[in-house]
Amino acid sequence: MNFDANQLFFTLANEIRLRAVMLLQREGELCVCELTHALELSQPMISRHLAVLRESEVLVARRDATWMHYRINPDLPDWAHEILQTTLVGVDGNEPFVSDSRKLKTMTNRPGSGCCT
Amino acid sequence: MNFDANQLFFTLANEIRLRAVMLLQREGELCVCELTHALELSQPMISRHLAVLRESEVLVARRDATWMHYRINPDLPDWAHEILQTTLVGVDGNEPFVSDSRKLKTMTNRPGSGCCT
DNA sequence: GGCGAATATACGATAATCCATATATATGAT
DNA sequence: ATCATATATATGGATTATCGTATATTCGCC
Repeated sequence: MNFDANQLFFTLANEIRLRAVMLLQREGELCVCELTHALELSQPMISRHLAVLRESEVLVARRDATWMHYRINPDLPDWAHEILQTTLVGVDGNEPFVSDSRKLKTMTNRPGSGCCT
Repeated sequence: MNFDANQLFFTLANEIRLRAVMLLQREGELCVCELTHALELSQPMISRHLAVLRESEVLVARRDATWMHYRINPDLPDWAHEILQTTLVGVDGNEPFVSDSRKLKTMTNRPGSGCCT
């Protein structure tokens, strides 16, 4: 695939996108409503940032009925996966990443266990 | 030190800054005139981007007479050093990083071997 | 087909970034 | 003190990113 470091860093240079990517790096796959809940941001805002991440090929999306599930693009080059993993180590214990994970865990009605709000 | 992933990614989100940082990660320490020569950009442009990198603490500067020598901040957290090294692997063989290294190597009058142009 | 839920996109305003050019500062030599 | 070299900063304008709000799309269900 065609993917360069410029793209990756541009994409991660936004706090919201970084938070979303870190959550996905930690959790594997999340739908838009989960990300919206965890980051406490408006749905259009989350969607637009996810679109940027999708267009730059950092994330890929999978449709399941009305839900869109996002995950880190598994076809990213190894060095990119490494950078994301190292970044996850780097933000460990820091805000707002800790709260984001906490809010996700306390979310009720997550898809897969019923429906999402 | 106080250094977070947002800072790092914001800083590296600019192609010129990324090229400068990659050259420094590879070479260890370079003066402004070497970076200006290698990246083929105006001196004020290089200086300003170096200032951004210095202010975000990605780089540190050392004065030697009239020359300013820049290098990766050795006090960066381990994860940040790792990211820079992994990025260097990621850009290996790619343009414009290859040309940047080549232009640096063919530069004459580098400080340390006389004076710099 | 019509409706509600989940998600995506469009639009206009604000703000931040980036660059070219001009100018300022700092240092060493004369 | 003056001058040349190396580097840093200031300014203004063009471009781009970001956000809130409104609207469009897509899907499952009745």
